[in-house]
Order: sequence, then C-alpha cells, then structure tokens
Amino acid sequence: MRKKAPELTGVKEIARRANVSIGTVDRVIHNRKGVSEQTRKKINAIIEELGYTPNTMASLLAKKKVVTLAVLIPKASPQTDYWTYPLDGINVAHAEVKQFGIQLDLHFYDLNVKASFRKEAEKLLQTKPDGLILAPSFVDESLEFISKVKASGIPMVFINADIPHQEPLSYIGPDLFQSGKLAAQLISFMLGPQDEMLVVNMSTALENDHHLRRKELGFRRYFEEHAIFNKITTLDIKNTAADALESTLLRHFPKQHHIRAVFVTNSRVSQVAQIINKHNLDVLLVGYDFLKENIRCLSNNTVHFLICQRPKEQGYLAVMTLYRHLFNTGTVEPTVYMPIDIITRENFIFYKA
Amino acid sequence: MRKKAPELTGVKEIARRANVSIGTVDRVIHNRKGVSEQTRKKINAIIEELGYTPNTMASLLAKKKVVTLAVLIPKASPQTDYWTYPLDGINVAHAEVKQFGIQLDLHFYDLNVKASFRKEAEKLLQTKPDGLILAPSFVDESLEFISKVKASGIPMVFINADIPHQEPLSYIGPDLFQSGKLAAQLISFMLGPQDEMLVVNMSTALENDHHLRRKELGFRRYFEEHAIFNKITTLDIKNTAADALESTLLRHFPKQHHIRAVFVTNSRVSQVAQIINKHNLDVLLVGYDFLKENIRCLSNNTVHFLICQRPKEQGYLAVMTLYRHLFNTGTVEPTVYMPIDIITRENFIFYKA
DNA sequence: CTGAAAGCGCTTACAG
DNA sequence: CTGAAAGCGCTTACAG
Repeated sequence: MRKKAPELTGVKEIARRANVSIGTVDRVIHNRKGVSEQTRKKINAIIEELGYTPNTMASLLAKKKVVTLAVLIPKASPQTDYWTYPLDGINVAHAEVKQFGIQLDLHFYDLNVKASFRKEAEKLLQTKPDGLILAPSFVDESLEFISKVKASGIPMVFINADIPHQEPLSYIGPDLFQSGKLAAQLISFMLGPQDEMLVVNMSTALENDHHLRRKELGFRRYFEEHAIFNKITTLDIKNTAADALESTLLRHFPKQHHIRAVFVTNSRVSQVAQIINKHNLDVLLVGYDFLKENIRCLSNNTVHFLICQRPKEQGYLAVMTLYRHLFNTGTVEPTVYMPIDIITRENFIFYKA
Repeated sequence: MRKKAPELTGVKEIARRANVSIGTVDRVIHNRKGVSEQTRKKINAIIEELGYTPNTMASLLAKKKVVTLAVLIPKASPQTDYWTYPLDGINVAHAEVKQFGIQLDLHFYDLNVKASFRKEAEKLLQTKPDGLILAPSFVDESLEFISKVKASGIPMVFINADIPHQEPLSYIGPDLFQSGKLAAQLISFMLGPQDEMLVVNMSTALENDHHLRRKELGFRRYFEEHAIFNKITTLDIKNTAADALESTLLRHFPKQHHIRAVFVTNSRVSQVAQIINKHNLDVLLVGYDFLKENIRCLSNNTVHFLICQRPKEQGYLAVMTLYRHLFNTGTVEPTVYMPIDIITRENFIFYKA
C-alpha cells in the first residue's frame, strides 16, 4: 500500500487548467446554473480530457448527507419464518452502505391483518423517507399507499410480489408463472403414462390467491406445451388446520389411487408432507421455500424438491438498488427476476437462502 | 435528505471530552505506541461510552491508500468460456470498491500450457501486490508459487479449486464431492430397476483428473448410501476429438443397451450431447456449467440438468473477501462452499451464472 | 508522551 | 457569473 503520486488531481487540477476557482468547477460538474456558457464548455472539455470522475468518498464526506430508507414488509410469523430472510438481506446490505450515512426505518405488518398494513404505512409516511422498500401483499391497500408515495416523489422498490401498472423504480422478485413451469418439468421427468397429479393451493386469505394461481397456470402450461395429458386435479384448501387438511387430502388418495406427484404452490408443503408420510403414500412432493420445516422434510425424504427464489438476495438487492439510485452509482433495472433455485436433500447444506 | 445535527462527533468530540488533541485520540484508536497508559484508558472509556466507530470514508480519504489486487486465473479458451464468468465477477466487485483506491492487476495463463502459469506467476510477484486471487489449477506449479507468496506475506484467496494444507486466507469454490452426489440424486429419481449408468470423465490433461474423480466418488457414494445397485460404468476419455469420442461412446451403447443416464463430470457435456442426439439415444444427460453450448443443449432437450457453482459469484466474493480483509471491514470465512445450483430448460433464463 | 497544523477531494454558504 | 474560505472526519508529518 503506497501513496499516490502527489500531483494535483480532481477539482483542483481542473480549476488550475481552466483558470477558474474550484467552486465554479463544482457548479459545472453538478449542472448547477450560474456559469457562463463559455467557462462551462471549457471546463467540460477538461473534464472530458482528464477522464475525470468525482471521488465519491470526498463528496459524501463533505455533504454529510443522511438518507433514510423505509421498509414495509410482513413480519415473520410463528407459522413461517419466510420473512426473516428478506430482512436478513436488507440488514446485510445496510451494513455495507451505512458508512455512507444511510439509515433504515423498519416497519412490519401482519399478513393476517390488513389494518396493520394501513397503520404502518401511515406511520411510515410521516417520517418522509428518501426511499421505500415495499412488499405489496394486499393489493387494494397497497394501491392506495403507493399513490401517496408516488405523490411525494419517493423512489420505491417492490420485492417478492409485483403489482401491475405501478412502475416502481424496480421490481425485484420471482416470476411465479415460470416457477410453476419448472415444478412441472421436474415432475414430468418421473411421470409414467397412467400417473396423475395433484395441485394443492393452501391459503386462508383469498387476497393472496392470485399468486398461487400464477404458479398453477405455469404448471399446467408446461404439460400443454409438451402435449402431456396426464390428469391434473386442483385442490383449493382454505381450512388449513391439520385435521381438516388431512381429511381433504385423503379423500383424493383412495385405495387404488394413481397420484404420483403433488405440487404445493407455496411454502406450506411441509404440512402436506406430514400427512403423506403418516399414511405412507408414495408420491413425489414439490413445494416452495427454504424454511426450516421444509428443509427437515427434504432430509427425511418426504419432500423432494423445493423451489426457492432467494428471499435474502431480494432484500439485499432492494437496498442496493435504492442506494445506487440515490447516490447515482450505476444503473437500475426496472425488473429483476430472481433465479429460480431447486433445492434437494443433496444441495441444501450450501444454500444460503 | 437533511443535514446531520451540527454537534461535534468523532475524534473531535472524543478529544474534547478527554481533554487531549485529536492526534492522541488517533493514536489510541489505532493502537499506536507513544501514549501513556492513563490517557489511553481514559480515551478508550470514552470511545466505549460513545459507541464510536470511525468514519471509513474520511479515513480512506485522508490515507490516500492505493492497494493492488493481483489475479491469476486461466484465460477463457475457444473450447470453453467458463473463465469469463469469474472474471466478470471480479470486475463487478472491482467496480464497487475501486472508489476506495483498489486497483486490479490481471494475469491469465493457458490451461494447456503449464509454462504459461509459471511465467505469469513470476511477473505477478514482481509487482508486489497487496492481495492475490488464485485459481490453482496446476498443483505442483501452484505449490511452488504459493510458498513464495506466503513468504512475502501477501494474503491470498483461492477460487474454483482448493489445494489441501495451504490455508489461504479463504477458499471460495465448489464442494466437488457433494456436487457428484447431487447428480446421482437427480438421476436416481428416474431410475428403473434394470437401468444402467455411465460416468464420463473427459480430460486431455491428467493433472485435472483428481477434480473429476472427486465428483465421480460423490456420485458413486450416493448410490452406496441408498443401497441402489444399478450398474455404473466409468469411461475415461483422453482423446476428446469428436470422432474418437463418438466411437468410444458408441461402443458402450450396443443395440440392446440398458443405459438410462450419463453423467459427464465436467463442462464438456455438450460434446457428449451431440453424439447422443445424432444417434437418437434416449438417455438422461447430466453435466456441468452454465456455458453457451450447454445452455443450447438444455434448450433442445439433449442435456437435462446442468450443475453449476456460480463462477461469477466466486470471482465477486474473492475480491470482496480481500477488500474486507485489507480494510478491516467484517470477518472472513476460511472456507466458502458455493451453493450447488441445478439448471434446467425451465430456469436457465433467470440464472445469472 | 502530546499537540498544532496541513491536507485528503469535495461541498456549502457567503461575498462581490 | 465567479471566487475565497471554512468545513466534512480522519491521517500524517513535524515540533516540542
């Protein structure tokens, strides 16, 4: 680690060459008004010639900016720790950028209580953040909130679920349809001519249904595209209590059943696994998300494939995207679909969510 | 974005409270000698009380440090563009940290020419870098080089392949054995009782063989562990020319063959795919790496699974690890096994290598 | 063992 | 339209 050569650099050198003060150079660099066209041109030419790029650290230091990023996502519930992962990613990213004066303002809502979304959204708006990370689970409530955010010009990143026609700064999350197709492909590898399939949509709340629907559509599309005509039955389960689930499920597994595979369209696959295991049914089970219970099912071979879309990375990228946007570092993609990862018993140990 | 409150912070505030100059505070912060035990204690107490952490940007700015990271990896060859990915990752990471005065010193060697490794290694050492990223493909040559690097105290990160007992600052790469097990699991899903399997190790050079061997071992281990006794035949192919490959391969696919699956232990799976396709053999094909030719085989359904270990991320993490080490930001893991990703026709579009 | 001063490269009032 | 000066939080000689 040696010192740089001590010649003049940066604004000073530009100022020297242009025969102006560094203040004027600064004005040109930031396109501020109050500079004659002539000096502006001269200075820009020198900047060009020198290939000058401003020193971010010096700039940040002098500005003493402190920017607040607000986060509004579901809280992790006892039923599922899914939302701990995006939060982890948000915190990791924050650790990397907080030295630039970025602070977080975290808000969590209850996925079972719409009112909690409204309340946190309201609180959040009071603080006038410089950027927002939103998981828009409730469509109507989100739409109302989004319009307010837009009105105040706060840049916004959606994670985990998109809402059409809202055009946030960026959407970072899964392509649900495609993940359904992937599930279908995995199952298709091991499908005999007589085998049937079950699609299980489990959700107490109706408002999340369209997500599950997208996955199911992708799933069915795959077989259509490949002219595979095995029978597929859909099961919509609203009562997800253990015994209700068990009786519903068993009704579809009669003595002489031909069901070879079950596709559970969300992270509740472990509940299905338990029942299938209990009754010793020999089926291939595919579901979603790298959760503790699900990993356990992978280990004991009751779930065979988990599809996962890097929830942690979604949180990480959301912060980084806002950082890049607010500090003018690099460009921002309007849509970032996460890779669709396949997790099995043999590769989950190295997976990092 | 508002200004911070204008109270004193950092070294100045500490100095004020301790009734010393900021110079003395600086000495204590960096454990430099020349401070009485008494003042040291007093200052440390205040630092503790304030929960002070130094401002990295200010520190970096004042230091004007420029640190050089040397990179020694294979060059991408016409046969395979694999090594473009780690390089991509290295460049992305560099873009993120170059504002901190980090520069790269890139060196590439030819995987078919050991002498090229020696030569580049020699050149690299002349420049006395502050850190090194090494892909140690040739074991003996690497060992020699590593001992020199160690002697000069340069911190070193291995990527893509490990060398036992060298204890670099960090190894970032795959667990080959485990990836072989994963390949076995994928194949096992679709294996009938009479089905046989083929393991194909393709390599002109002997020195890379132990890598392929590790994968094969993992592959075989899986079946042992699960008491699956389908026949597995190994094919070691040194002459990888198209026609030689074809005739060797065909010898193992007689008219009444029972070979259901072929596991190619490296990225040359597309060469096998071509032959299998040409002769209309109906087998499941599993291989390695997210390369253009391989993706094409995924698309036309001649290769079914590609196993991939994020070469780009390996490069990215290598730079970040050295950065963290040299700038004392965060901790460094001695071994970082990459996730073992499964790529199929239905998820490769969102994969980012 | 300690302090005062200059400086890193940029930004921000303020003065003219 | 332009310049001179102070300052961001830290580091580095240098002086004592």
